[in-house]
Amino acid sequence: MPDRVTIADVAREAGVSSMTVSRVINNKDDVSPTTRQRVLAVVERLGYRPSGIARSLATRRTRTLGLIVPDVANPFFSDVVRGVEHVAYAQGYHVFLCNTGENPERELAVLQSLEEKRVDGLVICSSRLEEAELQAFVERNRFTVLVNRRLASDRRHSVMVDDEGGGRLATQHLLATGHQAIGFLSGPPASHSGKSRARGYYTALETAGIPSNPSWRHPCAPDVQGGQAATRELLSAHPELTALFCYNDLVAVGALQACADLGLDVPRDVAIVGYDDIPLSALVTPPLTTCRVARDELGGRAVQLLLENIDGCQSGCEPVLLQPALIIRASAPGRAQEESQ
Amino acid sequence: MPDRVTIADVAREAGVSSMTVSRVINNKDDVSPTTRQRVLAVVERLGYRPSGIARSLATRRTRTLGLIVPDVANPFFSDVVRGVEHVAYAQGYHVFLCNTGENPERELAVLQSLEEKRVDGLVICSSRLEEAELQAFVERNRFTVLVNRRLASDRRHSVMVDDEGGGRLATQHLLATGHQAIGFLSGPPASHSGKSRARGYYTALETAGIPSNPSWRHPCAPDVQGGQAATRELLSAHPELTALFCYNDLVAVGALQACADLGLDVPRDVAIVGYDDIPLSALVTPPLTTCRVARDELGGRAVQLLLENIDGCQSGCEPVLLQPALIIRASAPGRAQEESQ
DNA sequence: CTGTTAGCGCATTCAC
DNA sequence: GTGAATGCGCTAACAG
Repeated sequence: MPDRVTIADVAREAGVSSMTVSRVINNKDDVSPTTRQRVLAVVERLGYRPSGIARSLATRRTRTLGLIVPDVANPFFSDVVRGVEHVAYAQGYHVFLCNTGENPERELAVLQSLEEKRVDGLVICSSRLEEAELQAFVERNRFTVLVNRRLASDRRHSVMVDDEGGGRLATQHLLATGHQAIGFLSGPPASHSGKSRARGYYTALETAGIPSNPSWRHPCAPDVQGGQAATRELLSAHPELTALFCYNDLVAVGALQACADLGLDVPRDVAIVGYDDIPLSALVTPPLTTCRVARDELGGRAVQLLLENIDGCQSGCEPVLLQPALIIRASAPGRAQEESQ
Repeated sequence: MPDRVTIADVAREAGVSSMTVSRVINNKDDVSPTTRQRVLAVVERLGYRPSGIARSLATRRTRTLGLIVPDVANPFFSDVVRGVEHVAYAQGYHVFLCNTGENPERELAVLQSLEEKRVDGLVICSSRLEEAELQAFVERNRFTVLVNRRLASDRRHSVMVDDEGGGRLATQHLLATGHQAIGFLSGPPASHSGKSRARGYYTALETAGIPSNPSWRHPCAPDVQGGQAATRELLSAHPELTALFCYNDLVAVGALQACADLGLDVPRDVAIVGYDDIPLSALVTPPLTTCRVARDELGGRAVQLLLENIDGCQSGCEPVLLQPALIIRASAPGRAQEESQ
């Protein structure tokens, strides 16, 4: 492969200094139109592509962001990733995508490697790191935005879903449609969003004057199998339950399957509410009632906040709290649908 | 933010030259154990992180790959992305993720920007570029691997699914279970994999001695709505059809819904076969018979091939052709299941 | 085993 | 408007 053409090659061919070429490719306005045209022609003819590496070394900016997610193949995060990439690209940034597989050690390793890549900023989704570790990192590198996680010391750099509100919304819907014994499949014990949703769940019960039973809450892996297993256990231990609020839609699908296995009709015997509104939830039978989270927006807003921070944070720079919306489908119908059955 | 600590800082503190520090952090073996320990201690104390940018400029390698997909949020590609990231990371590479939204202009722009990032190699999935454009790029930059696309001039740099084989497999299954009038929802007209599957479909019909009817093939958008709309049109125009082979699982789900709308039972009135075996396909009602494609592996193999190319391509460097596997579920049951109904 | 010299390809800061 | 000198932080190729 022949050596890449450099700014010096272009300069020589165009009969100018490399400084002038630099001005042209950076769209500085203090270059005469004729010179500019001449340089541009040579750039075109030689197929010159400025080296982002050399530029970054000189300017100390890479126009590169890091994005850390537990798993891109999880439909929740793949949407977040899309939102991040979209906004970043529109602003001229590229993004390094890193999976952690929910593994804190890997997350730490990734953080370090991204530091070496000299990314201008970082979006970390659902970090599994300890508060102290995360805090230490954020302090060393101010340009970090957390998605679905916040630091006690600093909430300015977070983009969150109001999971407590979502938990309340879901639970209130079940209460309003006549349920009293409502189970909660709460997801991974370490999950911060799971804890928030639990708060919403308990708050709703309390407000309604329903005594909450701690053993109605059951943790589970955040996937279909997890939901299926947990539902089987929870329902056999607590046959009094008439409704389940699930950590996410995959768990809810698992619950659906477990109910089918147990010969229970959804929603007649057990009503089910999911969380996230991934595409799947409208397509299973029955379609899932769920809390819709704007995942693209979550990613997009995270990048916006990040870039505001990077660019000086004059205005805005406010933390973001997105509200989930209740989407009512057949797995936990509203009053009207219920009557029409 | 204080200035980052550089190799010179470490060298000064450790009382050695920066060359020695360089050797230590690169694990060269010609450094005395004592010196190494001393340097390492300083590195640790100062929290030194070598600049990948400066390294890249000096070594002309970035240990960075570009990955271009139409859409990360598409479950097919999100799995491919995971496979790519996993293998790349294991080999010490980072990956820039870029979405094109199926837009060729954007794809071209992304290609250029990735060139400026000086990525060591590129994985391009389902490129929508013209043969000539793609070829020109590949020639300029040898380190490119195509997923699900190949160049007439050069098949060595492709990782493909045997879509013709998959189309044959699916169609043969339907033929073997008694269907003769089999429709084909063929996806986007421009799709290369759609064309390959069509070849398999026609081959299977021909081999079975069934006259194929060109109007049984109907293009569609590669998503649920596309499948739904196309099914409605195709089945109303051709009520003689007793089976549908679908471009992918999302299209098949759309077909499922259209059948439900039309009051047709699946599989009794119409049997349906999808493609890809995304997680969704096992969860809809009825579960989909489909051709499973190992998507993680597709991504992983692409990176392997790419790195083999980069590292000199002594051995191996063979093109890859992955075989899909027929997964039989209720939407198009096999003989045994059919009888037991 | 360790240090010196040079340069990777650009942009910044000054001159002119 | 344009150019020359200098440095970004690191490693390659030598020399010792």
